[in-house]
Parts: sequence; structure tokens; C-alpha cells
Amino acid sequence: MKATEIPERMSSRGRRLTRQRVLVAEALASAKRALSAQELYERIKTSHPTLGRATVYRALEAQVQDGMASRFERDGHVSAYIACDAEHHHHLVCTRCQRVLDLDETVVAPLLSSVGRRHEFQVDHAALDFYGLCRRCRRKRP
Amino acid sequence: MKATEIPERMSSRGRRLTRQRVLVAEALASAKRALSAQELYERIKTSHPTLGRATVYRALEAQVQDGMASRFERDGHVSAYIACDAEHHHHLVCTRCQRVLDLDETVVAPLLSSVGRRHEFQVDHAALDFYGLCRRCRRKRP
DNA sequence: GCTCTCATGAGATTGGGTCTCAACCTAGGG
DNA sequence: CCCTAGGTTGAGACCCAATCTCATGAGAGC
Repeated sequence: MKATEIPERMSSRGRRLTRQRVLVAEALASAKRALSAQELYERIKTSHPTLGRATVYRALEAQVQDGMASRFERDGHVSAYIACDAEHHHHLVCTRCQRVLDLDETVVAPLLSSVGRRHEFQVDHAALDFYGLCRRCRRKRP
Repeated sequence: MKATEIPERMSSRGRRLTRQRVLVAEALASAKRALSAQELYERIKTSHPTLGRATVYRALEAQVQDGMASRFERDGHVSAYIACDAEHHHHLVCTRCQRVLDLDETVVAPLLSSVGRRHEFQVDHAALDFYGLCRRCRRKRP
């Protein structure tokens, strides 16, 4: 997501546009990898020392609800967040370098329909996250 | 996994066969659904009050390492465990009645390999959750 | 400006999970 | 059958991510 569209996206749902929420959104949008709430908190705190931890959690939750970010698990017990655009809601997460790749959505559509058919379940949306090693880390392999 | 094969599986890797580990393995094997460590602890504790919490975590970790159980995330923050032969790693969540159905795992394997191939990504595990309407709710009303 | 709310910050609290360590018990050798 | 070595246990302290509380602060419409 481009930094310039953050304000409009944020206020489009009747949410108030606060300095803190913009900061969180910008920090996430400019991140090269998935970040935990704690990491975001610490990053922003260096330039805005009064920021509260709970505010970061609330801002992230709002972004997830509004489709500006998505959450998944890292290391089995920490939530990590990444900014997302409308097209890519599923991810390949490298468990070594933490890099997040977007899953080619054309793979997903047939899956949704086949799952729906087999289980007589009308799938509205899905959360698909794949964990493993990216190409780069696979080569280094210890 | 059948209860009778638990002891041999457990001692096959040089692990000691203790009463507590057998209890955890049996409780997990007889469970109809995925259970958290806490839930297992409470279940076993009713009949064996001296059982320690840490022991349950250690036993589950050992089972995961030995391929007798697998772990995945539930509700975003809680680890849940299931005996390995059972195939309930992914879910269909009904957004109306909140019922959770288990996804037929045979759908998943081909997906993992196709995703891996397309993105040159070595998939270790995945978190797949599908949201929509279950058969029952679908019949009632749109 | 005014005011109505929603949002924030600081710290307390919750709760899953891990660590510590003395006591205990399994497995294997004699 | 006994003995020993070393893995295992139980209890509680501890860790830390995440949530809750509530007085204070600040968007946004009027």
C-alpha cells in the first residue's frame, strides 16, 4: 500500500484518523518483512516515546479488520503482521529469514471451490498461510 | 493411533516409558478433536491429581518430535495438539453458527506441493482456515 | 468553538508456556 | 535381584505476549 493512500483507507470505515494509527500503518507499510506488534511498538517508540503498547495492538487489529493488514503466527506463539493490498491475502512465510511472499492467488480459487464441493460448505473467504523455507534460505541450508 | 501401540512407539526412540507420557498419549489418541495442553492437563488431572503442567507440555513436545502428534494454532494464540493419524489440522468455520468442521486433508497435500513448486518454496506446514456457511445454515436462509 | 464520542497511555492483570531443581524412577548391567 | 546412571517428574517461580481499566486527550460534525 502506498503511504499516500493510508489516510483515506483509514477514515473510510468511520474510524478516526489519529496520529498513532497513521504511524502504525506507515511503519507496517514500509517494513520489508513481517513484524510483531512488539517490534512495531519499539520501532515507532524511538521517534514517538509516548506511544502506548495497547495502542499498537488496537491499531493493528483495526487494520486487519479493514483489510489493510493481515496477521499470522510466527515461531508458534507470536503474532506477526504485514501490510497487504486487496489482491494478496495469503502468504508464504519463511521461517528462517522472516520474509513474506505473496501467494499466487490463481492457486487459491480452485482450492476454494473444491473444498466447498467436498464438504458442502459455502466458502466466503479463507486464511491461508504456508510456512517453510524460501528459495534463498533453501540454498544456504546448513 | 491404537492404544496398544503407544508403548512401543514411545520407547522406540530411546525415550523412557513413563506412566505420565502414556497417559498423555492415550488421552490425546482418544480425543475426538484437537486439544490444548491445558485441556489435556485438566482431563488427566481428574484421575491423576499429581500430574504436573510442565510434564504435559514436555510429553506433547516429545510426541510431536516423534511424529506421534502434531501441533497447530487455534484462535490465533493457543497451541492445540492432535494425534497424528487423525487428520484434523485445518478447519471450516461457519460464520453463522460458529460450528467448526474438519477439512478433509486429502485436499491439502496436492495444494502444498503445487504451492511449493510454483513459488520455489519448501513448505513445511500450513495454516488453512476457511470461513463461510455450513450445509445446515446454508439450507435455512441466504 | 462546543460537544459527543471514540482513542490513547500507563500500568496492572491475565494466561499460555518455560525454567529450575531436588526427588524420583526407568532401563540396563552386573 | 540389586545397583547405578541419567533421564523424568512435580511444584511453583518466572517470562512475556496480549488484554483490560480508566482517567485523560483529541478527531469530527455541528
